[in-house]
Amino acid sequence: MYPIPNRRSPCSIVNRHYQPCYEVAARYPGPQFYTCSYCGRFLTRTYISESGAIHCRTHVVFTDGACLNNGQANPSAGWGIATGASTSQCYVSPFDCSFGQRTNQRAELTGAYEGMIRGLRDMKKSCPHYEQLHTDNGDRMELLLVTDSEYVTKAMTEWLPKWKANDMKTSSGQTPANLDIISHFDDRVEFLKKQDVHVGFMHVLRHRNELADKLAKRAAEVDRKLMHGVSRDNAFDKVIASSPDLAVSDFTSTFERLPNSR
Amino acid sequence: MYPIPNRRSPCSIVNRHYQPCYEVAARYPGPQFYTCSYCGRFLTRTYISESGAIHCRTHVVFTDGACLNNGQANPSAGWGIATGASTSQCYVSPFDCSFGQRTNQRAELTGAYEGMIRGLRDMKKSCPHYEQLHTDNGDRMELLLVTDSEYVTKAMTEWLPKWKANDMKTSSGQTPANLDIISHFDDRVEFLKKQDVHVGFMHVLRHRNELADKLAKRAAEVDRKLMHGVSRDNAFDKVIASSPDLAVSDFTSTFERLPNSR
RNA sequence: CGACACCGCAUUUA
DNA sequence: TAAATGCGGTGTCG
Repeated sequence: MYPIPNRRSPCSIVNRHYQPCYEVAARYPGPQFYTCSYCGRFLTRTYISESGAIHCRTHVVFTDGACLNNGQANPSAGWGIATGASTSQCYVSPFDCSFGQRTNQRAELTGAYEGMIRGLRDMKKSCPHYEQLHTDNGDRMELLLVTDSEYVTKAMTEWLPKWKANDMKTSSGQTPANLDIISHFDDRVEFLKKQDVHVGFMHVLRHRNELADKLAKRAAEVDRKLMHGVSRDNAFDKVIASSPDLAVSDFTSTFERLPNSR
Repeated sequence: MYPIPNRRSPCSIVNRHYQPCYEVAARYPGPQFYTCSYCGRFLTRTYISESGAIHCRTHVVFTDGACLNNGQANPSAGWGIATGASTSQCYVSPFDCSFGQRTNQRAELTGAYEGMIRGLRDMKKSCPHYEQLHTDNGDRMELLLVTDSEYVTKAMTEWLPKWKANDMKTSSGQTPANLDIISHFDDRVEFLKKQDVHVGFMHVLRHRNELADKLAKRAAEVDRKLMHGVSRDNAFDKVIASSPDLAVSDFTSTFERLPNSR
């Protein structure tokens, strides 16, 4: 499918997929998620150097979307992401109406997109342990977006290339849904790649994504309150009270300039 | 397409199609399905007599087939039919391997066929209301097979006559699929017609065939269990538990003598 | 190309 | 229990 890296390959994201180092995978089966004990950021064990030391370079962001009353009347939606273990590394946001229709899929896509934007911002902060960035391979940066949505992962890695080669039609001849978000997302990933920032996607089952799941649900509840006319401050009250240093993303400003959003 | 009956025609099945009485159709738009409040059998409002009374004579059987993993490895299939509203008027059966390849189309065809066989049996029972058969036109009997499979309906009414006139080839020159079932089915319909038992076909969309749909799905699940080596009693357990008086047809014995079955 | 089925997967909910 | 959001496929015919 995608090239098998060298045993000590310093790269773990290849063609938008996470490709663990051969030696690390042999020692630690399963997803190679790792929490930096100094800064709390989520990382992967990327490779093992000659000395035997584990080098962590790929940053991980857990992302999720939620949509209360999905498919019914009066849906409300939001997303939650976690770049690290502390609440200041968690972000929640309800949807803005400018995103158009609220559905679970649009919430999931937006969650992953915002995970990329804010994850990139966080990974540029230095860690007190290393007193440098967690990247130890020059300017190259790697960001792994974890989601429990197969839809997001496959859309961004498998389906969109096929749709492009098929006159932007799905296998059943329909125009793919949510192309506004997906295309914008795709453009951004390509743009970052040119700057040596490599974004990958990984699908996990829901119970492996608990933190982001809870954050997203809170965000959707805030959205519901806002739609019921509750003032913004009051709507966010419970979220802030339960996690005082939670980074509440007021609205997803990054996305407000999304063209053709509807 | 097919002849328009007299306004008070006592016949509603013409040339394998259901042809509602003009006056009934004017009064009750849509499919003329009707549940006898005494025996629970499904009927159609066939015609309105001089006195204004609605006469119900055509018996209706809802039929469906299901095939889990259709077109994939390890398919399992079954059919479900309903001649009336009570569970004792519902039948389910998993497929026997003697039916050859398990596909959705073979399941649909077999469901319709078995609907004819068992529907005919049930319609010969008297109704406590009429204290006679629901047929009030001498020996003539009418049985309408309802299916959500356009394939079944068209094969039995449109396509087979064309294939016969075309050296048993489809319009693309191929030999039609599932001819073993279709020909046997056709023979049976013709045979019954000579005994003044008229069988018709009606296509409805899937959501109008919910009962048979669920029965067929259960049957396919039983088939899956049997193929996984579950004992027959255990395989049927859940089906029987949820509907104690459900008429479980062990295997479709009517069909076992089907020639060239494969 | 169209139509009707039959599914499979993951998620979001009520 | 049951429904919606979305994708992928096969079975079949015209």
